[in-house]
Amino acid sequence: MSSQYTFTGQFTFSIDSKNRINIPAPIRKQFLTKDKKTFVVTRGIDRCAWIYPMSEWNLIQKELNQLSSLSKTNRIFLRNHLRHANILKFDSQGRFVLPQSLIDYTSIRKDVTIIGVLNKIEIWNPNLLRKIDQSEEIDDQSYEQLSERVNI
Amino acid sequence: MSSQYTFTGQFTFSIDSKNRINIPAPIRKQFLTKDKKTFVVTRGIDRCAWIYPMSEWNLIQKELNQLSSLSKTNRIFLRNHLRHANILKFDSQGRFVLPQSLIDYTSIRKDVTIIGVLNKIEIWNPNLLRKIDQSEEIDDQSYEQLSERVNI
DNA sequence: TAACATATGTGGTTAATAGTGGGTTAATTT
DNA sequence: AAATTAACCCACTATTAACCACATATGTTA
Repeated sequence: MSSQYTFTGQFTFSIDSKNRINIPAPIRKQFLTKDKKTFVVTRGIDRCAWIYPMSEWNLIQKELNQLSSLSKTNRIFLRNHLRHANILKFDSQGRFVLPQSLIDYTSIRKDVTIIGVLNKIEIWNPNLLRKIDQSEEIDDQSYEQLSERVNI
Repeated sequence: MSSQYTFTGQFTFSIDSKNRINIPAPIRKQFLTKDKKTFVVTRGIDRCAWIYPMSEWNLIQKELNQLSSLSKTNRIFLRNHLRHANILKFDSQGRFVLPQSLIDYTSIRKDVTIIGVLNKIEIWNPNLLRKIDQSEEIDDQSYEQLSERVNI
């Protein structure tokens, strides 16, 4: 079963003294009622945090369930992805508190950039995102490979 | 029949003078009423202790029953996992006492890190977990292999 | 275009919960 | 019987989550 979400857009907000971050209204509005404002934040690759609406996360969990912990690679992978995953809800104002471990990981300080990436939302330190944007370009060969899988 | 539990998150607490360890509230809340606060602690692979809610343990036992003791690996595996398995309950404050044999095995002293890993909970000496985290990285090839099974 | 209404981002306060410590009695074990 | 262990209870404190409040921005209507 495929994703029901298609988040887009970029927003920059501030994180307050209680580590609360506001979910941009356009993104918040997309949350399906069945997810009841519940979502999962976890470590992303590239020093950002990933947010999945609960129903999306459930799909991922199903796949993770197939991996046996007797395999070493699986064990490490499962541990490191699951232990940083926090199930959260956003409050009546549409905010959530970012766990300290993820603040450290993303080195978020005062400002936060939130971007929609299809079925997930990414939370960034604005400076880091800018840096990555400049340094990491996709070479032609990789684009060729992508072209075989994605018809854009 | 597949798992009914999906534990996540990481928590660091202290173990008290009576060897009691607090189960983090988010994890505790997930315990189904049918399990009545009952669970099994046993040796994990990698110098940690594994906790399974009782109903999960029953599922595992069924699988273990499939393993013939004619195989040496099976024999050792079964022995080590079963003889260190203790059936426990947590008290009215949500704590349990970690058996001495597992304290020794995990070399837990003052602090404990508890992490949720899908159908089980892992109990760690924080320093050991940190060490593993740094030393055992997943190489690119393994990630590629995983990517074919898990769409994250 | 001005006035009004609604929505959105941000800040602080209070009330509930969670983690921790210890004590008392009951049950085992030695 | 003494000693150790387990179950149960009570209590303190720090953290967290629910609640209220407000200003700016956005949109709508007269």
